[in-house]
Amino acid sequence: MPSVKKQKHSGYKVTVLDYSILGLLAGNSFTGYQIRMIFEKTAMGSFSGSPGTIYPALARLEKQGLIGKKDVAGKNTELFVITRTGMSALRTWILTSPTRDEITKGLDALSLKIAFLDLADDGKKRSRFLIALSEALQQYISELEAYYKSAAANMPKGGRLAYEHGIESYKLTLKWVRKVQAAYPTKP
Amino acid sequence: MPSVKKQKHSGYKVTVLDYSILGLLAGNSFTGYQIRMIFEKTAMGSFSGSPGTIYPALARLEKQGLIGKKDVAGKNTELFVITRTGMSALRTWILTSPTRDEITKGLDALSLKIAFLDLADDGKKRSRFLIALSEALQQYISELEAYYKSAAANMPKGGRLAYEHGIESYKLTLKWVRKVQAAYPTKP
DNA sequence: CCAACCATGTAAGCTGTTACATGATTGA
DNA sequence: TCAATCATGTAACAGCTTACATGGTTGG
Repeated sequence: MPSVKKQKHSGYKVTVLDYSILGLLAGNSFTGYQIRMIFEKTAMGSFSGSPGTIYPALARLEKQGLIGKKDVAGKNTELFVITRTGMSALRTWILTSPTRDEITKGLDALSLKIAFLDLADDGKKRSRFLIALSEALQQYISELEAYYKSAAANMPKGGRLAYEHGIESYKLTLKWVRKVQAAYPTKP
Repeated sequence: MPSVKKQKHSGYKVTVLDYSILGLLAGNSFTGYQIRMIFEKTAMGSFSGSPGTIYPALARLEKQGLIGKKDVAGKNTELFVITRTGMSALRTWILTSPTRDEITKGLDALSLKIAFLDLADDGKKRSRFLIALSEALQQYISELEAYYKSAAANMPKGGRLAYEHGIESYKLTLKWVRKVQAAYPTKP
């Protein structure tokens, strides 16, 4: 097992929710309320969109300099805008090789990265990321299958069915990643 | 939208992690350490298996009377065993109609319910649960498709691909639930 | 005998959630 | 004018994670 980076509280950690917000702001400027409504009405990343979720996240992002506020003439509301730092942090995150956790604990983070993939315009890094992703998926599927083979006999019927479905889901995701690869070819 | 039960802290809430542990103990008795290892080595429900996760959960469950401790002769370890109350709480949970959250925010809880489905031996309730589940999935898929139709035009390519994959995943799950239904027929 | 594993726990921290507030603006 | 919606926040809380501790047991 490779050593995992362990750090207690090195200042700040940008969460998946934070990156979701950054990704939204990468395409447009929004008020906090508008962002809330997007999360509430469209099941974005499965976060709640309640004020207690969104506003603290916005405050976190602003403190880190990843987003800023902009007054809008006439209106007395403020728009949140992504900063250059924020944009580059987002791009870096999108193209960072998937972690073990991103593969094993739900694929939300990965879906999000791909949803925002157009923001990362470096074709080379992009295809490197996609290759790493499909390899990681393949490997994990092998692990799941190996375990299933060894343990299925002692599982109840429901357990087997659930496990099989887990494997099938990952296979579907792998097929999808290959489709994404085809949709973002490296320029020759 | 139907009203959602809102309660702040009515004593205790049994979490998905708690039910995972209950489900394990429904089939066997384990020491805390053994349970930890199961979570660590088999990605059960994607929880961590570290002591800080498992032991507090075991303490919670014991305080609620859902599990108990049993000395084992000779050895100086203690085994955790599920109580009658715990067993019935688990059965009730397994057969409770899926909530909106269980459908929208990851399908982990639902997979778990099906993994433990054999413990709920009431065939009638079981098929009622599975019917409710497939209907809820169908409905959610329709919602996703309707939204996609209206919003796809304004999405970047990656966004479309990610959203499509979300829908496909739910469709796969629905197909799976139908398979489960076939595997647990109501006795005529 | 010493390392590896078995075994159990606690402390601190962060994130996200719910619920509670408060006010401005708009439209019917 | 009065309700709905826009808009922003805070307080309390639960649950999971990481990291820190501490010992007993077993095998090479």
